[in-house]
Amino acid sequence: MDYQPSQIEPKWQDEWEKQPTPDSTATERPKYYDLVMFPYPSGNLHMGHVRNYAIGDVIARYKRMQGFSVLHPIGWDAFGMPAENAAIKNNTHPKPWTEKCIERMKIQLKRLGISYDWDREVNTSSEEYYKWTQWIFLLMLKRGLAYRKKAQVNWCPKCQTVLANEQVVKDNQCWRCESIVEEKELEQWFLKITDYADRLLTDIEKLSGWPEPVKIMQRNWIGKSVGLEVDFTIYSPNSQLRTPNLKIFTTRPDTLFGVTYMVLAPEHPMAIELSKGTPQEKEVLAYIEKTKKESTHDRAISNSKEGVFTGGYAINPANGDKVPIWIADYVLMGYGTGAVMAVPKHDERDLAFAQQNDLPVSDNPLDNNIADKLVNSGIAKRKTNFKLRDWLVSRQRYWGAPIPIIYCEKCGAVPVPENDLPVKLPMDVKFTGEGASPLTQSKEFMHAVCPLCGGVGRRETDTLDTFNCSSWYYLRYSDPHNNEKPFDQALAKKWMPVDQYIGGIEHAILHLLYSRFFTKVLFDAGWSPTDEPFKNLLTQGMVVKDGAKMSKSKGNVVDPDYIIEKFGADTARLFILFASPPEKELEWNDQGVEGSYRFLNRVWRLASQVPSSNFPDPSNEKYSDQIKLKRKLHQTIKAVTEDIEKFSFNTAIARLMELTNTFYDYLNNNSNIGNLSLEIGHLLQLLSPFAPHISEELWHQLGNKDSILSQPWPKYDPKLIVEDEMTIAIQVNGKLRDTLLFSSDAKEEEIKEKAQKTDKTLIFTAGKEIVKVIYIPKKLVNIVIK
RNA sequence: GCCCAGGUGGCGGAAUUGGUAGACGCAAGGGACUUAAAAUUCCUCGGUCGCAAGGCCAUGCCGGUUCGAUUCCGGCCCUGGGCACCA
Repeated sequence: MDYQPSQIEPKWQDEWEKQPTPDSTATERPKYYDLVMFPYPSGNLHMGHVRNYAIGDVIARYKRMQGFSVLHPIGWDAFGMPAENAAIKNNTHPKPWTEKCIERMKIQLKRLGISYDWDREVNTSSEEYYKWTQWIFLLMLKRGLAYRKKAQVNWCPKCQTVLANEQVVKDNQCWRCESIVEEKELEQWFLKITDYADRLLTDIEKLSGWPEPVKIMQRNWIGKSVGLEVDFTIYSPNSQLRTPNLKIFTTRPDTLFGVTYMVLAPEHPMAIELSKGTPQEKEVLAYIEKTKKESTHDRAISNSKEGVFTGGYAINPANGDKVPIWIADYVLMGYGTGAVMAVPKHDERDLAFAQQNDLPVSDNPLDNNIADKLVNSGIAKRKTNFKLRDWLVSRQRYWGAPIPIIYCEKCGAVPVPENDLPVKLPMDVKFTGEGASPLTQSKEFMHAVCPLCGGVGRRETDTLDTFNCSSWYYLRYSDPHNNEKPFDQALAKKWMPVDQYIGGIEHAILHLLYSRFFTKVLFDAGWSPTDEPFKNLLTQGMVVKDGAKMSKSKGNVVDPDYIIEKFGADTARLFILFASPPEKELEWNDQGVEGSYRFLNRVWRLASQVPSSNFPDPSNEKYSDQIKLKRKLHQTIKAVTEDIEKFSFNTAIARLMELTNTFYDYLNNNSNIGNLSLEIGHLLQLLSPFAPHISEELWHQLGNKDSILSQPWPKYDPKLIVEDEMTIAIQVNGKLRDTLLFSSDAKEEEIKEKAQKTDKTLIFTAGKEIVKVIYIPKKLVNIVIK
């Protein structure tokens, strides 16, 4: 019978569904929480998903065979813009659209043979789920971590909503639609992630199982600077200043003696005051007007060192020097105090500014004691600043969890009582794409009673950023159907933290930082058993074709369904795991897919054609071949196990190919081959995490009754992997000149001696003095000559 | 500009703590089988010189350490990613 994936794959998928693995319900085994980033239900699985889930499934299946009780769940990050846009486009509602997409993708996932625990499936857009997303928001509010403020915010004109700082990606673009982000002043809800800045930073140290680049990115994003806030006394012609002092922040108080001028951000409240009544007043006002028209982003990238003198001066508390105060747009109002002391000698930007505006550069030496002096005399205080900003979570969109707040004329912003959760999304809404958020159309939704005074209230019409939903889903998986609380603490304690998290690098900051924040808040509130959610993190690389990320617009998309139909899920999975190490970019190659298919065919023929005659007599001349085959098998068990442990799936598969080749060599060279079903069974076990269907099928063809999934992971016999011969490289002055074969127990003296006497080495050593002979056990001899 | 990651055959990629560079696969070329093709199978496959044995060169470039460097150190070049005047 030929290898026909289209026959055997559905068969085993049905079979596995009928007999679910003991998995997450098996309490007597050690736990292992294997998590892949849940997908947005766009309706179509793409190769990036396949890669993500194939990796997750290898780990799940491997860990199960190793005896772990594995939690391997899946769900849907189902709120968000695309569903709403589709609703507008098709004149429908996001809910049915999303449900349809989920159904489609579920079928695709099952076709891939990924072993999920479907009983734990979650959907963030379901009322049962978003009830708790809202509950967590109220918890934040209770703990003083949610607040409303008017601020300059990022506005995406296409998505018609505000964005968090983390969602504005390179070149000032919206993370989702790539539109250029605008600035708007709006009153919005924020989560006080800055309260956790220090812990989010220091706890990065605990994340020994995270890739270094992700940790560095998070560190930089949090951006901690330790320094001093120093008061400079102001000397100005304007006698009616509201404060006599100018506060600046510096990380380099030791350079205080080198200060030659000061700079304020144009938005600094002192800027206009200082120039009042001076000849510079007009110029200052003009400059402020000019910078108002520029966006923060343009200011940041312009690198311009333009500025104007305010007419005011400051007295340097370190040495009494009187230095001019300027304004310039390279100083940002949003960081520190919006004012800086300028030390051209020690700061590139200050130097560039000084040169452009003819300001002096001072040679005064550094002073390491000045900080202490100023702090002790009350002129300065120690200060730590962060780049991290609070998380703006309001979204002016329909398809998200409504922010559970009611506005009352008398009582202000009042939280919806817990018993009234969830605040449900209304269904009497039309999706036209016109006007404000669709939620404002629903009378039923808008109308609310103030929970405090019973008066007429108005509901908050913004919804929560969908990153709120995905910031705690891994906790929900531990207890996905609980209607009394977000999850049971004991169950969370059983499963958390996630032992292995797998997903794309694009979430290095966004989702991974928000999730860490949520976990810490829930930990502080006594809910989460851990203060870090993900013990180990694997960031998988992108799937590209012809050097570009697969996308419809580029026309280089390969449809997983097509590959599954043509070659089977096993081939798709195997190729994706074999073509590249998981953290690297993967170049799609149609011919490479065929290569993986060929390999599975070779395994198929090997296992389905193996005769089961008796073992040959030990005296048989080919007995040594059998020893070699066994040795190769055990070496492969060892190597594949070690490779999977370090996620080197590509080399693990290479080892399986080598083993298969060794089987064929053996078959070709021996007429009396003996019974190999045990050995081939081991090969199938090793292959099963990567290509589960074919392994299961052939396993049964070999006469096994139980599922291959229930088999323990093969163990190697240390005695069997030992080679009886070794090839020793012979070098002269580090250059390879010859190789010699020795029995494994050959003594160093014998090896060194023989190495010096081979025909080839003699050619190179003739007439030269041998200085020394170096022997590296089991590897090489290097003869050093002069 | 700063911070990461990475540069190995025609391609994807392998190489324990420094120890035979190129595992495994793809592509390519040649042979077998076949009426033919597909499938399968066998051989060759970094460059260069050589009839051959073999030599020389080769892991982005230039140096260094070492008996020995893809691996360690210093300096450059290039590619990808992140941050973007954070005082």
